[in-house]
Amino acid sequence: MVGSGRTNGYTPCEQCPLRPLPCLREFTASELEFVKRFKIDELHIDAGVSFLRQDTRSDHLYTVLRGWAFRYKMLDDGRRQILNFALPSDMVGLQGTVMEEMEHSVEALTPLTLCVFPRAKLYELYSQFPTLAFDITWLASREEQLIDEHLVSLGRRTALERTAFLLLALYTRAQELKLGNEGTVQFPFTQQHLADALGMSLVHTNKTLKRLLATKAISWKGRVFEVHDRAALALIAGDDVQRKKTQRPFI
Amino acid sequence: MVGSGRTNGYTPCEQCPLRPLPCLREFTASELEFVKRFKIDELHIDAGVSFLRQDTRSDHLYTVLRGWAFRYKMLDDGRRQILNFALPSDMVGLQGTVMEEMEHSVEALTPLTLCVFPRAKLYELYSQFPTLAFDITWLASREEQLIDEHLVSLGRRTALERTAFLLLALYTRAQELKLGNEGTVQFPFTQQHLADALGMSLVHTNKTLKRLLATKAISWKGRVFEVHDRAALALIAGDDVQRKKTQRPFI
DNA sequence: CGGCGTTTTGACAGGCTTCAAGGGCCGTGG
DNA sequence: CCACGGCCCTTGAAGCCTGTCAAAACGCCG
Repeated sequence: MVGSGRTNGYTPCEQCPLRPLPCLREFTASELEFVKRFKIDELHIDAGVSFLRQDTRSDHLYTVLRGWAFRYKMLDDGRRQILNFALPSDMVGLQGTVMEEMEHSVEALTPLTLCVFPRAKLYELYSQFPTLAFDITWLASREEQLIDEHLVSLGRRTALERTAFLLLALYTRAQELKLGNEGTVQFPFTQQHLADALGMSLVHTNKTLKRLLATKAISWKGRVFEVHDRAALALIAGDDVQRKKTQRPFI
Repeated sequence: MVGSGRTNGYTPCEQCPLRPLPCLREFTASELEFVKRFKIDELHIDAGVSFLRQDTRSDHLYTVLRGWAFRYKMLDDGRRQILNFALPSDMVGLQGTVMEEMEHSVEALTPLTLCVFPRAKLYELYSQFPTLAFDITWLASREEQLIDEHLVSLGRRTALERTAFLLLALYTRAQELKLGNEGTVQFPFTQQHLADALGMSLVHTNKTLKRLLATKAISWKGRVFEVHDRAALALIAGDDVQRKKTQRPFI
């Protein structure tokens, strides 16, 4: 019930569509050569499938090549909290590689393409490519930052603020990755997903969203999200996510 | 207004009081020798002082040797969210070393002793001691796990559940570190701290705490916290934190 | 056209915040 | 030795915010 992973079409690292992005650093030749060997497979996951699961051990480490996913935790009675969203270039499953067992699950939100790396070769990476090791630390640290911000939202921001904040953050990340056009991004999630991320009920999420739409700062029809007035949205969110640089600095 | 850092009494790494703890792995001789050189100072911070600050860049990386601290973020209008607590053996300031600027602040909750490591030598660590590099990744990943769990609390747990959960988690961590006696730990924070961690108002925190005390599962007088019925507390929390192993596995 | 998942809306109850004020403890200073 | 001030803990009351329940409208696909 987990995988559904067909392995069709394979993307060689030299032609990785992500590397040219300005928000990612460039590899040296030897790094590229190593990563190419490190990547042992490419997985295609259907939307709606959880490919990593709570209380399970994982032998692999993944990187999102195409599509959206989200990390989440479930309580026994069915309550769900979405921790954050994973977009192309994000790493998932590091925790399973580092700890005994996964403490959360990860589900594909759209058809998803993953690069697969074996846990077993991680030591080789750490010992031979300290710069790549540092990249992993950097990725983990940046993800923690996002979660910190999310935690502030759930703890201290009002429903309207936190909704604006999350939408703005997702929009910004999607734009950095060149998903969508100017002012417009395809958001693949439902209001239920949003509610589970925001820690609110579906009904209240819907009503909050309506208030937000009433400001004309954004629109969200079908699955297309559009920002009309970024400054206004940032004002409601109480903080603009824009300023943050995300390129990894030199160690 | 920041530091107040006197440098009295210095703890050589060979005599580090933390290393013998069963929840920490042992160093090899060469690792120990490197860490000893890596540690360039020891800082003593007064309770109530924020020694790392939001929007600031840090040249140092710290490890808590003695005392309690907490990571937090402030919003412009003064709302505060405590992200998590740092206890002995925890690392703080990695983010400032890895990213451009700190996105959060860290404040001493008690008189605090920190080991100081220079950001500048981090590359040396990564290139010469991959196992230590992996330790850093591991620490970052474990901290993320704690925050994930906290996020679930704020998003999906009731006031009573989340209060029980946080207290149980802090109690468990403190016990692992051999702070306090059987059943008893000295908690150095006020109800206001607890409220800011739980994302609730002070008044409601107080009333929730009262309900929790009424169950007789715990008591908390003065600054002394005591667990009388761990199973009952875990039941209210909805999840027992106990099972989780925290020793770093082999890479 | 019918069915199902998603979005919307309204009504109501209860949880949580805010405002306000009193009490306890402790260190300082008269 | 006692009075005072500051910090923290408690408690009550009022009202908003948010969750729950219920039902209808919408849109997409077979």
